[in-house]
Amino acid sequence: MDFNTLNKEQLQAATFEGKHLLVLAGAGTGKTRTIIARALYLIKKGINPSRIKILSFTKKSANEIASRIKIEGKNTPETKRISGSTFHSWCMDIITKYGKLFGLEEYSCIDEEDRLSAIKIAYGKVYDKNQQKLNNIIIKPKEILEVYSYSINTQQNLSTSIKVKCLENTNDTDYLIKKTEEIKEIAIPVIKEYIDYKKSRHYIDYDDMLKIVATVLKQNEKLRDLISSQYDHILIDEMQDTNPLQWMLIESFIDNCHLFCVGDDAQSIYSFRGADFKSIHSFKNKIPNSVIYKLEENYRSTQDILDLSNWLLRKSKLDYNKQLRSNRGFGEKPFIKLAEDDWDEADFIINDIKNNIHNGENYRAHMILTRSMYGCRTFEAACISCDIPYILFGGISLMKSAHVRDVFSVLRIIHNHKDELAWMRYLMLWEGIGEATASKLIERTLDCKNLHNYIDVIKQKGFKDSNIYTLLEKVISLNDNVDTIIDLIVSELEIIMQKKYENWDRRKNDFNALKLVAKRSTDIQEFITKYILDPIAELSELETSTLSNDVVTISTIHSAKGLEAKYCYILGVYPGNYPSNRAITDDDIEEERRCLYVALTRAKDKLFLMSRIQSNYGIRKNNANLTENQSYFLNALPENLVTIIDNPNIDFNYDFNDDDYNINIDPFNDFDFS
DNA sequence: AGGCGCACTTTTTTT
DNA sequence: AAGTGCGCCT
Repeated sequence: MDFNTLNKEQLQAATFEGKHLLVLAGAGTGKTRTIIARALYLIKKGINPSRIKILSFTKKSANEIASRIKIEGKNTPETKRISGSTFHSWCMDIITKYGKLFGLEEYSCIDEEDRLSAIKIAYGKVYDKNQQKLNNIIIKPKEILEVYSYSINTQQNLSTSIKVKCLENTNDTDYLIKKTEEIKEIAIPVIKEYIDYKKSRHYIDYDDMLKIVATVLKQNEKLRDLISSQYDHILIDEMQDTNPLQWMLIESFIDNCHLFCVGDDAQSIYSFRGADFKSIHSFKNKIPNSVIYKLEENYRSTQDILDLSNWLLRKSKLDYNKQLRSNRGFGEKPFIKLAEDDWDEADFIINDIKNNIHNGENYRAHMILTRSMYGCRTFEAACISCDIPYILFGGISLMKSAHVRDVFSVLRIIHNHKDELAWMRYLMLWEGIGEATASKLIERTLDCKNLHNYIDVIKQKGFKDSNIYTLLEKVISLNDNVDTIIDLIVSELEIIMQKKYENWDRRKNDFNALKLVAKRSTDIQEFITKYILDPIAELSELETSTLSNDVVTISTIHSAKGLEAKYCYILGVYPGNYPSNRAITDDDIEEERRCLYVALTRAKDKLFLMSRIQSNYGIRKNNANLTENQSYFLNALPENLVTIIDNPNIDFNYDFNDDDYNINIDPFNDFDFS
């Protein structure tokens, strides 16, 4: 990298010589570039690359930083040793290496879906079905999971989490206390049961990975020293998304390491995971010997796009103290397109894209942003029917789709025969086995020492379909590569999965991708752990290498952080989405504003906000206590900031009378065989 | 009792 | 795409 291409502020940050630094950097001001420059500067200075740790929140951005360091650093042996991790994968690395010190020797990582199943099992053990009805289900298993996870991530007690996550905004303190106690009474036994369940089955969930490492390091000075002395510099991207648990982890490193953090409070959109955008403001208090720099010049967007973005933040009650200025000057004003419905919206965008392609643009210059995955379904369908190539970020990953989990359950059983959740999934695949039968069967396997004992238990039960156990026996005896094993499992399960899934042919293709991925793992254990931790990045890496590169990007705003495109289209910009119907408190609403802000600032040249013609678009459930400014972010938008497109619709419903047309030909038989 | 198909609703965001 | 509720079948 040529350090002369950095601006003064970026260079000052990259070559910082003090102990700890926070770089407050607005959207498009070269955050990633600065981190990369910092890493290269440290290497140039002679710091051992393996003593530099780069942390981010998504593997996608962590990998991107690491790979750009390699490219910009001209692929020297030093830059190749730089690695990027997420907080979670870093903690897993530490646990893998020092498991004994953390009291963990054998364990299986479980993902979110498994965690929910485990909570449901715990719920079922504590309350039988009749009791559930009696209690009128004031908290569902999924909510218990949310509340429990929020407690861990924010380091707050259960009552506080319940108030934040389950109860509405009210000043009635008596009501709050009473309701909280009621919910707690239901939730506590379930959480206790879940913790016991995890312990006895050696399961670790996402939160445990962080919590175990963070608490042990905080509490044990010797271990803290051992691990923190392995690094000189820790570089953290997207600092505004750091939650209290992650702060606690970082704090164990501030004595022995230098922190270099980059973030933007206006782009904090992860409060549901416990991040507090205000925490970045107390950086100086929390981290002694720290300095804060600012990056303010935007290289990405035209001033027109930034004017709208700045206006959105200015309208907030909070003072973000943010005024982005472009070094590119003015271009085209952002467009607001008033569409009839989802299809009209999709039509408009696809026409615009086709038009750009016609004028020599690439598909890859276009990005579609959506608040929720579900909100882009119509657009995706339109892409398919119009032959627009696209890649979907933040969608259902390979690991999350049902048919892949089915095949995975076999691998998991082979790897760890005590993996009850995998057994449940596997057993319930077969005809005639439901939840009740599977649970009973698993109860009988309590004393089983090895996989063969398990198989014997199933044999004793005597199902009519012997494949239930012969499949497992076949897989055990096949001592081969992971991808060959997957092949066998797929062929053995094909008949049953074909019945279960309507679109089997399309789903079947996924296994080719899975096998490609599996080829890179040496054994089942590695394969499983790797993909529980990070299924998406591997798939998208695979997709970009296999498929053509020139595709339209469709992404949730949360997955779009750090991405940019020449043409950006934001789907469904109307109340219900912005702000989301689920946002209740003032803080929620503010986060929704930041979410839209992140979306606006992705665009380089042309920005389209897809709104609706009707004024009564999505009706808010909790409209009552919202101000006009909160209920719809584009209220009172100054006309001169945007161009409104409201093109006439073509009316296909012209009148006609059946009788006027006398059609006597059978079009199906109108074929010339001669 | 347990399994299963059918119609129905509901769907934030991520490691 | 997945969860829920309901009724029917074994």
